[in-house]
Amino acid sequence: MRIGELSRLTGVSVRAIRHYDGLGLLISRREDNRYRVFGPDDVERVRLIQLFLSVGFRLEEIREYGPCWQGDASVTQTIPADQVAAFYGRKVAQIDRQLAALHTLRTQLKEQMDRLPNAD
Amino acid sequence: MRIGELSRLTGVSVRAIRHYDGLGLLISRREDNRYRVFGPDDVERVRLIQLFLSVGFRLEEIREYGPCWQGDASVTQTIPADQVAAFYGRKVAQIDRQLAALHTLRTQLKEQMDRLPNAD
DNA sequence: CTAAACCCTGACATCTGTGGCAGAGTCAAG
DNA sequence: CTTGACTCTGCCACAGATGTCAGGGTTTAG
Repeated sequence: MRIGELSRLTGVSVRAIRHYDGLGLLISRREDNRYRVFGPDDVERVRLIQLFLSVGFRLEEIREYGPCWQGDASVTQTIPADQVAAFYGRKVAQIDRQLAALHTLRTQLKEQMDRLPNAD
Repeated sequence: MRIGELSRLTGVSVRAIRHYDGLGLLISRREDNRYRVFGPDDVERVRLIQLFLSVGFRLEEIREYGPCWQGDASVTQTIPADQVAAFYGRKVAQIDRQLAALHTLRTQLKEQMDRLPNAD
């Protein structure tokens, strides 16, 4: 599919997708006319990027993780598997930190709510 | 305490703290010489701000929540309690969305890890 | 008194994600 | 062929968080 369709399918602007592509977060082939061509997997990838972004990751950080999803096999054959695993491990650890932070926040907010003069 | 000490205690730059103060996220009194004066509670507040930031909230969003922590009592007396509760409710809901997103991410990463050619 | 360390405001600089526009090629329908 | 919808690249703009620098007070130790 071309960039417009990917944009419609994901709800992400064409501009943003081009940006992701420019940073190497997507693996776009090109047609003869230089038009970007995306596969169905890219829909998932773009959604994943949005997910990452929504929880405070920066594109550069997401890119580190990029090699892992660039074709499941192609990369895991050129990069040592344990290194790929380490990629995942770091991201998961980072996510766990985020989760912990959010739990802390949630707890604190709840505590403060409970200390309210009970408006019922 | 003055801004420098608050900075040391929290690890947040003086510049950033001034920024938070300028946006109304902190409640600083002033000395006669215009120096900002912070209370011990502000250490906690600044840490909380960092927590919020680390999980993708923007200062402006944090500020909405500000009225809730600006002296626990002073505000809950001038603002209807249910309105304050609504503040908290929105933030908690927002945090829950973040949590859900993170869980999704974590799950997806784990799935992809498991699909790795097992490098042991 | 003086120097170092600290504080102030204000303005400009940087980085990141994104929007918008210009100028130009491509393609499909009439 | 023409028109409209799409695409391309490149550049400038903007918001948000923070750094940095300038120019100027304040405090404190010696």
